[in-house]
Amino acid sequence: MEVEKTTERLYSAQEKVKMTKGGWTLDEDSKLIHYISLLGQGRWDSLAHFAGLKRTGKSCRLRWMNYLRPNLRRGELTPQEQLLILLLHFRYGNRWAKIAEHLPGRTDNEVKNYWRTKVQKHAKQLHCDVNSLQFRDFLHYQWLPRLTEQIRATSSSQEQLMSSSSSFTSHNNTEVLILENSTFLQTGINGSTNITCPINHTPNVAEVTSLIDDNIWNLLSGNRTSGFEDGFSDLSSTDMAVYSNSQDQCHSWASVGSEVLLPDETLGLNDMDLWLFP
DNA sequence: AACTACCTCAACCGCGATAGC
DNA sequence: AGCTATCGCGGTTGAGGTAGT
Repeated sequence: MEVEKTTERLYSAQEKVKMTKGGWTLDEDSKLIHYISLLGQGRWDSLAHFAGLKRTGKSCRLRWMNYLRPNLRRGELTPQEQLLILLLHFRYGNRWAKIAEHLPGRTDNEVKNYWRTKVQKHAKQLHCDVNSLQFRDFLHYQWLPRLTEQIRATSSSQEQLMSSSSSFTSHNNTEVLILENSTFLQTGINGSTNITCPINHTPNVAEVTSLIDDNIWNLLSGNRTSGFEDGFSDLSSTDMAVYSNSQDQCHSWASVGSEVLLPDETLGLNDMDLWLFP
């Protein structure tokens, strides 16, 4: 409908019938990349036309967004990313694009596919609904601990590397749980938006360690630990981890008290995303 | 080796939201 | 205000790959 409508001016009826569908060829990809570099993104129907592609604008946009655009991360989702998807799904539901915003380099399609092929599959095997209490139990007692154990294992091995490079300073023996390290990086602080940590590199703060405890369950249950809402006004942005665009390092971070929230406006995250544990 | 079942993920479709005239 | 074009999202499909028999 929409396709017929929007391509009406650019293509004749005969041409419309000849619109290509299915997988993209290398030639089509290179044409699309070339014309996007010339004309920029947007106006996808026109772009497809000028590029001489027998594709709908919609198809071009999808190919670019999900496959061709720069800084896309490919390959299996890391345990951190998986954990984050599970947690964010409790907050956002099936709003895949919203969830994907917290996973730089990942597309909504990838998040959606992960949910359908992995999470829903598990629920199905357990003969329960993915939103049921039974499945939440499964997440809490089996899936999430398994993921966090993987994260912890990765973190400890990476920590050893970090300690030799002395680019990171730990404070007060406090452990950090960062459920979305990449968002942290992208968002930055003090209004910085040009932080460009390599997309395939796990950020240092996230490398510290990960813990999971009953607070996760509170989150899954929709509850908040009362103390969580207190105290974070004590924190200024300078208390936060500061990333250097050039050095890809965490220069400093500080803990305030035993249980602290990092402010949304600083990190671009909601309070459920970050905790410090004593 | 051949067949089947299952899995993954890129791509498509429909629809609602938004922009621009 | 109403219409049209475009964009973006979520649901779904199906081709290709892989594991099991």
